[in-house]
Amino acid sequence: MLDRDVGLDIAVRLFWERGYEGTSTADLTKAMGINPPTLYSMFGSKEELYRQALDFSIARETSRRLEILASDLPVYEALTLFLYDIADGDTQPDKPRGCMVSTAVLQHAEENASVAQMTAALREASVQTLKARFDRAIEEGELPPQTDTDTLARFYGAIIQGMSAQACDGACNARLKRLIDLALTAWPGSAAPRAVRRGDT
Amino acid sequence: MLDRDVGLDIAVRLFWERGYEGTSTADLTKAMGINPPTLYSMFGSKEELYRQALDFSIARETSRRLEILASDLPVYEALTLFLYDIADGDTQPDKPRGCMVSTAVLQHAEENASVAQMTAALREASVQTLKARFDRAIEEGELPPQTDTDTLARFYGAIIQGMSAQACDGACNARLKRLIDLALTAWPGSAAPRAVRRGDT
DNA sequence: CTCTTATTATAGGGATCCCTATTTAATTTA
DNA sequence: TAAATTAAATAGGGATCCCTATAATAAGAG
Repeated sequence: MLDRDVGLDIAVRLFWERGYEGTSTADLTKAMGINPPTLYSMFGSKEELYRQALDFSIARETSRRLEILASDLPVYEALTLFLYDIADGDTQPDKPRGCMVSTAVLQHAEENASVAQMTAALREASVQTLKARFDRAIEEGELPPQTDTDTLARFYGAIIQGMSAQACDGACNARLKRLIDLALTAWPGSAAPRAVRRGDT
Repeated sequence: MLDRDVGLDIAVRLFWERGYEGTSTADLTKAMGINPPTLYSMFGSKEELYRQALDFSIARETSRRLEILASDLPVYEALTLFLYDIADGDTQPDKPRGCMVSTAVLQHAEENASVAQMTAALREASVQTLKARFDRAIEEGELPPQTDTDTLARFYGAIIQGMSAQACDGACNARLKRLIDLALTAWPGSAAPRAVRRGDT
């Protein structure tokens, strides 16, 4: 009998690589080495399996970066490490490129609207997590009280989404980190770059 | 007989909204009011039609913003207007949300790899267009000679991709422009924000 | 060993996928 | 008007979609 976590691990890999619409139940059963009825008895439906695969993947991929945010590091350094960790996640050697959630199901057939709603909610939750850390920074005096933490969170959210897209298109880890370094110069109060130099980091 | 441009306009709308894998040839023929053989005689195949729809849409949506880049405006202001125009394109009232190209076919079934390669190439071309404008800015003395224009272009490319994703998730025009304003503070030599204030723009 | 209970595999239902061979209708040419 | 040409519609082929009813097998209980 197939172990549930092993099955989810395989589902994560396929959905991550091919997306929800690009992955068929035949792909899934074949990769898991099971027959359709087993898949449906274990996971309910394709959509239910996707939901469980997302949860499974998020629990595994985001724990470190959430600890970084929750730590007592200065907010700027926490953000830096947070983004670097995401860049690493986007370019893991033996895993699909990009992020399973950041750029998933943006376009979709009408019948998959509920799936799209699901990934959109996960992205919004991610933005809110960032915003909460920035709000904490205000409370702790690290950011001016009137800081627009919502825009700040959505800005770095956009960077995260852009990194995922570019990783899917083949960008390497170093390229993503150069992108992060530039994005960090938009941090309030940080020294604006007099110049963005190439190659000499 | 169906006018070719009318057909392409309908195809653009469907592919833009639902993506390549989320749009069926039955959707297309039904929306165009034609029968399958007519579609195939006019456009060749689903993939060929997608290619033509991309070209058709790009020609229509990007002409203004390319003129802005080609103009003799200072590079910073050209970039600002360029990004604003994209934000407008991401949130047009009677069109699908986001950009048809920026976040298209990032995940896909194996059999659609050639389609993904197609959109990836369009995104790369878009980055190179931005980079070329920044290189021109170096030549004209608007940027320091050693500026890493590649990273700069990919950074604003990431912003463009993030805006498309967030527009798909429901972000309004004003929210995207707040995001742009923040991203522009990463421009070399620009005044770093002492604070990012909310609401008082 | 027999019977009950799980578990797995087979087979397939009904719909849809992309695409095309063939038929019907409309139009043009002689 | 008759023949030739063009356009459109029907019908369907072969594959795949998600999912499930049924049959076969294996394991446990009496």
